Amino acid sequence: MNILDELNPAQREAVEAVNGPVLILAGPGSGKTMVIAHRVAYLIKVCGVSPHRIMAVTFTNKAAREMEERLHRLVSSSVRELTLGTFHAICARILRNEGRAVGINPKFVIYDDEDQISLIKRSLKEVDLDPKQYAPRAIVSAISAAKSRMLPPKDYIEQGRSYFDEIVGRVYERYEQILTENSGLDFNDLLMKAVQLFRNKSDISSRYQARYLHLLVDEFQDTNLTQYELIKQLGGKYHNICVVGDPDQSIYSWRFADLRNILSFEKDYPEAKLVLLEQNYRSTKKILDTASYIIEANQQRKPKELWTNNELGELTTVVETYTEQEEAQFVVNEVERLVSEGKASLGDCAIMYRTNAQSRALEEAFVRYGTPYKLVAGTRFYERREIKDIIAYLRLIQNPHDSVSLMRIINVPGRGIGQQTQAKLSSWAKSMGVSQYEALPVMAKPEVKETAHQPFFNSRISQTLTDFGNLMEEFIAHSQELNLVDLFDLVVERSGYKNYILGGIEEEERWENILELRTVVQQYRDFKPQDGLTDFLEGVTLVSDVDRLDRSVDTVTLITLHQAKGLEFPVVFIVGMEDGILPHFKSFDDPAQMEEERRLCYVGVTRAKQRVYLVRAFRRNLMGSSTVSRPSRFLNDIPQHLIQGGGLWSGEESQITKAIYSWNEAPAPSLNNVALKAGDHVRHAQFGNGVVVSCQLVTDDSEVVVAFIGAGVKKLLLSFAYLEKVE
DNA sequence: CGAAAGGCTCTTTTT
DNA sequence: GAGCCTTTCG
Repeated sequence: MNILDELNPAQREAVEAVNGPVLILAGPGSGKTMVIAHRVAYLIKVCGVSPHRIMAVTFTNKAAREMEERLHRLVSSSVRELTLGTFHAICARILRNEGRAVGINPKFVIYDDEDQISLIKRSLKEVDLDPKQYAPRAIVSAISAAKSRMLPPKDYIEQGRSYFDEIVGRVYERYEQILTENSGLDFNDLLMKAVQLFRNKSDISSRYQARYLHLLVDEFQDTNLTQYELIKQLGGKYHNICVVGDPDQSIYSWRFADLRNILSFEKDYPEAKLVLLEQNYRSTKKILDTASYIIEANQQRKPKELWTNNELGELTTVVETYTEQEEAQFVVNEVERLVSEGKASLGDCAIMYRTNAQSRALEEAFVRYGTPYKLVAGTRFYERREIKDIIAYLRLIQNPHDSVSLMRIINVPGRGIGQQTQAKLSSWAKSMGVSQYEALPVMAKPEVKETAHQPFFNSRISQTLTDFGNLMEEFIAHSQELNLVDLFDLVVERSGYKNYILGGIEEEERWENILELRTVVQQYRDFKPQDGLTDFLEGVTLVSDVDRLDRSVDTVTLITLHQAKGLEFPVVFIVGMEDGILPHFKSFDDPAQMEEERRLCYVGVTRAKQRVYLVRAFRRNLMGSSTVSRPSRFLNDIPQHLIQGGGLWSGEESQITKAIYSWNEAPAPSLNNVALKAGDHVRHAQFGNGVVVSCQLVTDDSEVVVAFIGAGVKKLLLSFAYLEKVE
């Protein structure tokens, strides 16, 4: 088979331009992943480049895996030698191998953002600031921003202009100290330290530059400055850098992805070849049209001409429902309808939303109707308490200096080591200049043992701490010779965690989670004991939820718009098409962010091959209270000829919206004259007679639930339902 | 020390 | 509505 056979001219150009830098701007569904795969295959098979000398960076681990599979089919020879993965995974590997040269403990732990938050809280307290006054999240974000620009605390403080900067500077400084003491790296560090390594160690840098003859970067629009810097360094010798991206699909600026990288690329490599992939192979004409109208309303963008030879297809369906429950119900019904009419299978359908919280109502509806679904995130698997607890044990075994993990599990399950004791342990450790683990009685350095800690702990506490220390020592000793599965079982059993879960609340579900983690562990059974642990921990920290998505099972997919990037589905529902949700209200006051919200919507629509539904609810529960909202302004940018209405949608602002807003502007005096209570008999023009089930005051209105004879149970707004009381 | 209850705040997206 | 923190009581 010829590698170039199935490519169109532009794609072929992108594959064949192997010498020098290449910038590929690729629209949605234009086959960019295929182009990357074919380019790698071409390099190996036609140009005779050793896979060992190629690095391909993907956005998720899943994308990396798929790439590997594709390549396996294209080039039968081994692709194992390829460097293939996310920036974070690749950097972690580099740092494990080379970090020693810049003082990085090769057994470093990687702290995820939850760990990061707790570290920031600790840092705040340690520099005498109140975590309540200074939101840890905001500080994490400021520090991440600094790290994305590779600013160490010292420079950050020097450049600080505001009071907040100064606060952040102080915390940042302490935070870095704690990281060092713990041999811990956060996500940003993985990238930043790798760049610093190459900057400071020219021998290592030239070794890597000499090795990587070809570099490829997917989703280039979502890289940050550090990542770009890394690519420039690695490609410093050969300049064979191929980046692929789509500015219209840039949706990670909040993670400090910087679109300017695309401009910088053109500037840094003026000789770069530009290839445009504009033919869409995924969507129908009407879907592509709808998407184009949405994205074209953005001001800050270069126009591009997307086209497709696909059929015209169906109109985009816009639907309006009353509540989020009805929204969910509509989605389930519609899915069932499509399936029963043979127009789609369950696996063809994806429901996309802006915020994770929206999945709840959807899930409930799917459960109620018994329609199989899979949720991509929700509470993320690796963020579940029991999972993080067990992982903390394993982390501590690998790196006893990791005080975040230590503090997490020292009293889980309860061992009688409470806050007081932990605080004492921590301050004692600090005064002795050792890690908390070393400060445990059994671990104390011989010269300070016994005497030094005696004043602090009574004999009972001291014994408890010793027991815990001995337990960990036992684990560490076993970790030298046991395979990971046996070590895992030992930890779960001997730590008392198993008994702690069995007998606790939600025992079944939590135990199942442990067992699911165990199946992950099994993949590392045949590794050498130490390597298994290291690789497992790294994998576990750097996986994303999308990585765990299994498309082979025929169920509906519930997924956030962000996670949906790079995927495609025959049928796509986007729910929560409301101002405040999409676009999210947090973005309202920033035009740049509003454009990103629009891109997010665009990404969602362009995932679809056959059908798109845009659904909104009039009333929705947000943080406990009921809120009314207007249709997403993005809906206004889709011309009528591409839309068909469903539900209550009538084209522009719907009947409901009009009624409510006109009422809000001029409150109807009659409202308060209608006093309804549960048990009252009422009549409705359309639904007929019924009985009031409940009556509840909501923002500016009364919400009445009525059981109608024949029409069933309805939730109505008193202000426009015009219920008539029947005696 | 720890379980339970009450009160508080803040809600986006994730490698 | 939930998660986090504090308070209270055994």
